[in-house]
Amino acid sequence: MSRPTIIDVAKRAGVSKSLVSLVMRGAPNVSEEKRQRVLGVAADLGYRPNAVARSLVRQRTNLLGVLLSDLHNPFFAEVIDGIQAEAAERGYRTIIGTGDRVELSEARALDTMLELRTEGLILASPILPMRRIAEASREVPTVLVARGSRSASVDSVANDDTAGAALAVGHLASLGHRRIAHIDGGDGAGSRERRRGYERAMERHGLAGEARVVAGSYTEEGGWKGVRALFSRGRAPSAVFAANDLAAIGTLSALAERGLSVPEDVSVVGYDNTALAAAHHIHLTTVDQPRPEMGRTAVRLVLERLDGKRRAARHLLMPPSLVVRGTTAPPSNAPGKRRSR
Amino acid sequence: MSRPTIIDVAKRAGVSKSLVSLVMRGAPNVSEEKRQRVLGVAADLGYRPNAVARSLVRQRTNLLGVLLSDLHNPFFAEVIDGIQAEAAERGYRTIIGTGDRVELSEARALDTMLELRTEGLILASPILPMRRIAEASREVPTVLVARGSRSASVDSVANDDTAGAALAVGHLASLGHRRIAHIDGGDGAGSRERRRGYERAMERHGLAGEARVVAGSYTEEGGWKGVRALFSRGRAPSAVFAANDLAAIGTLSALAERGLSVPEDVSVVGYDNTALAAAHHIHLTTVDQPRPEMGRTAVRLVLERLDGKRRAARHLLMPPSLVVRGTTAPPSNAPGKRRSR
DNA sequence: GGAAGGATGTGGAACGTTCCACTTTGGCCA
DNA sequence: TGGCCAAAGTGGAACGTTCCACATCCTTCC
Repeated sequence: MSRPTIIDVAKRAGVSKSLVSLVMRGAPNVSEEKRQRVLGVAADLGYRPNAVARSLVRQRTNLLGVLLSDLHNPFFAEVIDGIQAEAAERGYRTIIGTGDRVELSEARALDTMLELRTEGLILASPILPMRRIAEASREVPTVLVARGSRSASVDSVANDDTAGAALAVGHLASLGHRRIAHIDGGDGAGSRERRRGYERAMERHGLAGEARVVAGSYTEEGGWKGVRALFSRGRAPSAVFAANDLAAIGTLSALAERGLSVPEDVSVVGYDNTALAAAHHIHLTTVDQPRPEMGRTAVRLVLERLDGKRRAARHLLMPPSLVVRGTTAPPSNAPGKRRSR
Repeated sequence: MSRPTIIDVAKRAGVSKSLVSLVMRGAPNVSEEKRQRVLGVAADLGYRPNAVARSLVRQRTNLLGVLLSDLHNPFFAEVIDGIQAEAAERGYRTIIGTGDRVELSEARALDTMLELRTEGLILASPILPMRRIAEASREVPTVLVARGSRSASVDSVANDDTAGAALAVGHLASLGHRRIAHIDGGDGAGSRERRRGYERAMERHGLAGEARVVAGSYTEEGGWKGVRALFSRGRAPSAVFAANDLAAIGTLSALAERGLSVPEDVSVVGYDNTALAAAHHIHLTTVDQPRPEMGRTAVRLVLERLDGKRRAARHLLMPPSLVVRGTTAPPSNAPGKRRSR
């Protein structure tokens, strides 16, 4: 009644279990006749190799664990595309776990992966404390995606938020904007770097005097409140760089409520290039992160350590790129002219 | 250099491996003194139970496999929330695999789960042919989510698309609309049922003569083209029921391009209640599926079979609900009056 | 005082593979 | 003919657990 094993196949085919093992793994030096016989019996019996037993004896699972902080965030889907593609090419299988933004369940998921003896771990912006992550990295090569790290034992690959912010500011400045404001991302990941990148880019463009940052968050509401703060006092900006796409959408809503049209009255730039940003209806100019490439890179980092090629930690920053869509245009008072510093 | 085993712990603590095993599993009838000693040594050594070995001897893994056709579709994230919650409550762990809409990689992911000896399988609208799914179901209890099935061996839980469509039509009819058109979902999952539900609801409301279906798809473009077909010939509808949210957003774009405002000139209803629909900027009236509940139900169906409580297949249909937002209003010519049949 | 029995602890078999060392077979060449 | 070697196939140990049957010790009770 229970699943057939390699021994059942061997008995039925009249050969040794070793030979069945060889056939199942496609080894050479097996006569064509026996190969066919074994394969036939295996199919008849519905035999399926037991990865559990195999992993135990081989002392390796060929499994990479991917821990996602949040399945709801479409950002990670594309990272995983890259992870899976690269892993498949290198002969590894992937399993995904998630903690849904709850530290306890994230820890549980991590334990599951570790107990299943995944050979490497890719953590996509986990909320777990660094201490736990460092602990895991002692058991198995671990890389952090989209969460910075200075750890000596945990690699990381993130997008260069500073450069991305500079891209946004550069685009707006070259359209002729001077009063470019920033609605920041609060304590969200990368938020500090984006703000810093904004400030430095403003300086580089000779617009330090025009720089203005208001508090926000990585949510629609954050963008919405940011607009309220920006337009209720002081001189209104002609362009807004929001901390991410969600905040940018909140910005769009708030601007519409105030009767300001985009991009005629105000230009808006987001960050992340989510599907939301790409929707026709929104058509948001935004900064894109090379997500699949980040995923591929994460796998490469894990495998470098697995192959024993490296011991020192690496912290990679991928270059973001600008995606120009319909929410940016020259300011109404200064059409299209480029203003360099 | 390699990972410590139960035997290393036993030696160091001066007890038998059996006792270590008992301690690790929190068994009673272990003296407090030895328990502490074993726990201490285990912590010192960084011992972590090997789920691979445990699974092999226990002949069970306590693992449920979830196969996702498409990580990019946020629909599934909430289904998984429900799956994970229910699984955790029942003492099961979950691993997620995905095929990213490619049959071959979906098959690979399925094989991985089966070889890892997951005890049950939840397939979220897989693209795999039914034959392969039925095969899998012979090895392990299998349930299909958001994909219908009449199979005798595979359970399924889906949303009642017919009822959902009726909800949409009922809402529009009660607002006073008569010329309610439907942009359908082509060959997408559930599309036929939604169309059928639309047609029957129109009949029930005495609007059979006004019913009009145009070909579309589950994409923005599908909705966009649908509007072109609807408004280029024949009498223009006062309300559109799009096959899903994406198509509804395409509909909104196309209507805006034609200078028609929503909901003043035309009402629009979508299906799925995605995050996109909820975004302030879009604020789409739509039909919601009880996603987390679908996930929980899927787990229950798997466990029923696992516990040997059931052999016959069950095919469940969950009731959808209407989410009224800003894209629907009474038609301009017939304000608010309810027209029953 | 001794039997009964509960509490605590132990050794070995088993789970389903892989891998290593070994055997058998047969072909080829001097 | 005999010796060698490659090709094909085999048996058993090992992987790290759990579980079962059993052993030992201590308390309790008649």
